[in-house]
Amino acid sequence: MASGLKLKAFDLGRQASSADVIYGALRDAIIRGEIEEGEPLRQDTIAQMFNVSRIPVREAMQRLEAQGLVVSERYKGVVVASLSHEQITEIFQFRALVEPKAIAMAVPLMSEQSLQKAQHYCDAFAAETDPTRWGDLNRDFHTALYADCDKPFFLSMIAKTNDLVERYVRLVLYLTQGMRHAVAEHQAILDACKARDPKMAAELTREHIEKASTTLVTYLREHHK
Amino acid sequence: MASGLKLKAFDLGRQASSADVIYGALRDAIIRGEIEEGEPLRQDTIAQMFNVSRIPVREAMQRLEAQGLVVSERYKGVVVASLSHEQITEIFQFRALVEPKAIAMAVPLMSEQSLQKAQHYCDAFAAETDPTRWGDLNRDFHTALYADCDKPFFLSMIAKTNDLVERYVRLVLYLTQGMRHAVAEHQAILDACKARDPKMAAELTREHIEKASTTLVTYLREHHK
DNA sequence: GTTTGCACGATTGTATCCAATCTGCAATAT
DNA sequence: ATATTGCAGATTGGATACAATCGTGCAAAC
Repeated sequence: MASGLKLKAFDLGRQASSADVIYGALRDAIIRGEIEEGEPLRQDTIAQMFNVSRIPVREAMQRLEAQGLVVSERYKGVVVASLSHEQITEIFQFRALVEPKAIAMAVPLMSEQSLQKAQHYCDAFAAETDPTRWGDLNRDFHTALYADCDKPFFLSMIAKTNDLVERYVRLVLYLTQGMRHAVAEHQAILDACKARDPKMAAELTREHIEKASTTLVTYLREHHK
Repeated sequence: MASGLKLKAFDLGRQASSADVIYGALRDAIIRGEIEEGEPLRQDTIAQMFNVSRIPVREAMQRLEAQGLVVSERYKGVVVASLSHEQITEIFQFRALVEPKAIAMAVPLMSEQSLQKAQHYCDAFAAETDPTRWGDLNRDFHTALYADCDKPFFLSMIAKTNDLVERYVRLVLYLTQGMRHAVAEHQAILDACKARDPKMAAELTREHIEKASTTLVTYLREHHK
């Protein structure tokens, strides 16, 4: 059985349910800032958009709420979560603890291929003129640096934590020239990885995150957001 | 309006839905190890237990899956997640990073009341003869130590991370005498807090978590679990 | 003019029903 | 006898229908 059969098989039964698809779409829209914070997500509206009933929509929303991307109130509905400056600061503080650890673990394991991929994203980020792409490339870069750490749980926690603040990061990348500084910092982090220096990579990552936090909160405060 | 009104008001509209109640009940049962790992959670069975339809049950399960407490496969159902030794080790590694940070932040802010509460849980843990209560008291103790850090996000991450491994911690507290060591370590951590020594508290917490991890994985390995 | 009560539409929460899929066992073929 | 095939029951995914609640506007009462 399953003898010399050569065909591109994959785990069927891992098909996405409607709830999966809707969850992914809503999550991405929230992360990208395409939905305003505080904006309500009406079950019926979304159900009609995807041409389904409200059941899978509600299931998707339960997941979004568990991730902290939306908050819901009974009989009122769910709205996109909005974070206070304190909450944003705290989440960045968390990132500044976890991500340096991840990159330090990754450095000894990073393949040449991963380093090249990271360099590619770094260059693409620096060269990109479309501001709406900066967020994606920024995230791609960081993800590439952590990917080889061989710690799935760390990676998933980092991803979920980043999801929570990504909309704000994008906002500031878009609205300030803070992106210019990011490029140099990215290259410095990557150079430390290439030099196989975990401590340096971790320290630079921590500083990068803390600087981003300061820039972000300062900006939000000045513009009363 | 809302003048000198003195009455104990609370956010109504935060009433629990059926899905909320079922989520909480299932989560607790999983955490406490009352449901075997790998055991399927049948929608109909649970719905009948709570005398509701399957809809709120499914919503509760979506949340459990988002937290990583169960895994689901389409058209097959959800089963209680079971963690490999590698996964357990990694989660403890994560705890050993985050919880020392939390306690270090908490120490300068800890009230006398919190210290007393922690001492109370510590003593109760040491004196408890009913093994099924050890898990609760262990958790209560640690929660009390972190509570004053004034970082809600850290606390929620710590809670969720602990949820994932709690069933294993309880198992080992129950099946080994590792609990004896825990008591002394708990008192040492608490003493460092009383001495207002954040670094010491953090270091002892890290060692405590790493020791627990070793004990746990060694036990699981020896017993082929 | 301000407040109170109520009716109505909008929205969410849940039950019921049907369709899609899985699982195990019996029937069949080799 | 063994392997394959074809149901029948069990289980999940999703649509529809109904109940509970919220919010708003308007009219009546003070």
